[in-house]
Amino acid sequence: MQKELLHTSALKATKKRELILQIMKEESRPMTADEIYEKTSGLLTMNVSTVYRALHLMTEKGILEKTVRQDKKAYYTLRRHDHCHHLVCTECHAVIPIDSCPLEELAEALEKETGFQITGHSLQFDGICPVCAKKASEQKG
Amino acid sequence: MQKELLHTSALKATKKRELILQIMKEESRPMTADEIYEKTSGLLTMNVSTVYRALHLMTEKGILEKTVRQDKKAYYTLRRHDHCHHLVCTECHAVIPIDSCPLEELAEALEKETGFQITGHSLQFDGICPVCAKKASEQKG
DNA sequence: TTACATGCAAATACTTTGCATATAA
DNA sequence: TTATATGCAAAGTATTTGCATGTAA
Repeated sequence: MQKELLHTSALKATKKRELILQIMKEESRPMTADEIYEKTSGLLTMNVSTVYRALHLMTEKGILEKTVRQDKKAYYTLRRHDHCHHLVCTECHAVIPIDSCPLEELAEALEKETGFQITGHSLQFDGICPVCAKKASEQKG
Repeated sequence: MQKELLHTSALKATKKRELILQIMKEESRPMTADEIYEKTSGLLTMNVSTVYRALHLMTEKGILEKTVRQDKKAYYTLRRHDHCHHLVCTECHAVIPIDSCPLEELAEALEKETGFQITGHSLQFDGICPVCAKKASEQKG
């Protein structure tokens, strides 16, 4: 339950925060502050800054994971133990989760090699999904 | 020479563009528009928007490579055939290039699996470099 | 000469922040 | 009751753009 999740992190369990978490759980994909904000409309009235503040705090507490993509927007996901990366269509922005992550291994090697204490990594593949590729070829011919 | 590089890409070889390329060659590390702009001061007077426009055009022509990092800034590097990724200190922003890239292989597998036509990927490791780690522990006691 | 480059200021887009008010604990 | 959450408007930051002028080819 969302309420417990918030309390455990010493955050007050407000209806707005619970709704944000519920939306993120239902969508279960990386979302921007604005996407979440849009989804709240009709359910609860809240200001965008409330969404931003909630996301920031929850990220700080480790409830969420934040990643900045090449479009310069911050994407948030519920933090899971089995973290994964994404394949993103540059046309329609479709997102496909990638289960395999070959980077933990590389990270360890790098720590030994450089003396860095590695705290995280970001990875994203960009490409064109089959649907958009088809559309593009139809337009040409 | 920078002049040829620009001409080959059908860009006029202005002194400002040549200077930008020269700076990037000398620094040979990923730089933001603003960092480049700072480096030009004293050498040539130019507006920040000139830097932004030059970087944008040169990226479009394939002379540069652009990557958006977690700090939401765009970093540019001279494009090389042997592309590589970076390990970045979250404290002092030191950058260590990583030679190995395990992703081409994964990208191919993903193309087969998802039907995406993969056009690129971005990868960055974040961590704390030995120098900053030492400073931090000294401050504690 | 002429298409392209540049300066300048204003506009954008996403995000953060100060302050007064409201609410969970 | 009291620390924390929220709304609102204003500010911040990186970047883009329109238009008049300047310059490489």
